[in-house]
Amino acid sequence: MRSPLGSLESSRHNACMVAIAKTDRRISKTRWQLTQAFVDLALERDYEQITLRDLTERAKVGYATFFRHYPDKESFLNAILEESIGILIGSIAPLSNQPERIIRVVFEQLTEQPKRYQMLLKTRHISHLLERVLAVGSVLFIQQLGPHLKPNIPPELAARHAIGAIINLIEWWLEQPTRETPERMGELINALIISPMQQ
Amino acid sequence: MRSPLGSLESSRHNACMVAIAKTDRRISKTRWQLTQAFVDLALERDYEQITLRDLTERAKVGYATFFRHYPDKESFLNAILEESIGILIGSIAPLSNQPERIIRVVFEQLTEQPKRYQMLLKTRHISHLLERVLAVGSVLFIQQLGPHLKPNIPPELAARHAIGAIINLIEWWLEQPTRETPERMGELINALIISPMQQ
DNA sequence: CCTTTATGATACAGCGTGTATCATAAATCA
DNA sequence: TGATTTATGATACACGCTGTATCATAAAGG
Repeated sequence: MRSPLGSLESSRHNACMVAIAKTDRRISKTRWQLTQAFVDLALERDYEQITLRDLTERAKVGYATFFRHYPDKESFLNAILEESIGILIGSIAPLSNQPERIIRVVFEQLTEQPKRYQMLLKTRHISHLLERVLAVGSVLFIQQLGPHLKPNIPPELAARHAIGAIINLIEWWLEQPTRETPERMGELINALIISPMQQ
Repeated sequence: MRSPLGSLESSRHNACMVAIAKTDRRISKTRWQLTQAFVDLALERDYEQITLRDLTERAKVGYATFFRHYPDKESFLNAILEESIGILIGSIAPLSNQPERIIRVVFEQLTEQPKRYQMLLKTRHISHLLERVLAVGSVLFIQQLGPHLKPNIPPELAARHAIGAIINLIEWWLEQPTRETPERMGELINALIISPMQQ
């Protein structure tokens, strides 16, 4: 009764908008409302300016209810990040042998929930997004491009530069009122970031 | 007596470690202590976890004294950013006709106060560092490189990519225990970022 | 329909913020 | 150096937010 589910599990839920079957519908609804409200608030003001009172009011949820799902604001943000990364990993996992398609699929995912990803990028230092994406992406990156890197570029630098620069371009892309197509972004990323480090 | 100097002026002070002659030495000392304490704290923990009580205690300054200099924590961070940007602008201004030397001089400046710049990079979303650097740098960038850009790359995208990617590399570089030389970083930035967008 | 469980509302302690005040110490200036 | 000005330290205070606890209620699942 205190907590609907252990807080350690909070990152495993709602992989899609519709909850996993076994989850109480009230839980899914509450978390969905909190998430949507947080995305909206995070795009309106800075992270520190969002109080949990604002959040729960906007989400039309009781104040105490928040703490039944997440221990604090930062854990909440982290749960959203982990969920989103899980979705991205799931969408690119089947493409590990077709690296040139990964970028396009990622941008297609971004298109489905642009505001959520804008929020994650805006709060990247609180959620430690870069570190998290590096942990997932640098292995993949070095596997695919390590053997083809120019010899005088250290692989860790290359991975950091590539992933950081791609995240920057994503942030820019999400801000544009009229966005380039995923295919075009793939070309730009290849021309500006990937090719220059290949020999 | 309430405030040593109007809060609007707080961004114009201590352009160097030694205060401008007319400034009361106590003011310089207090601000210097606060800044050093904040740099240390910001590298130890996340920005939100730094309370002004921590800060003033670490700085060995009375709690209320902080508010005589800055209205709040964010304004304080912003004053440090503006001061630092002022120093950087001052050091590269005489080189506007030698763009290839700008990168090297910037890295030499970073070397003088690495922890301060690490702090600014770690708190970039709170201080809006990227937007601030873009405001200063994109004009310079487009002046220098605009005419030589590949035709299919929008100049705003180019500026955003270049400056964002350079900031990423600076962040990486500052984290390294043994750092590449400024000259080498200039070469890397040219090879990885600048050249690929030139025609 | 009955049992289980998530929710809403409310009260509460603890803590950090920002302001106000006063005596003191240290600066400037003559 | 001495007189005046001014920044500081210490303290008290109201205010808002966090995180916890509790109880009645509503809504879910079986």
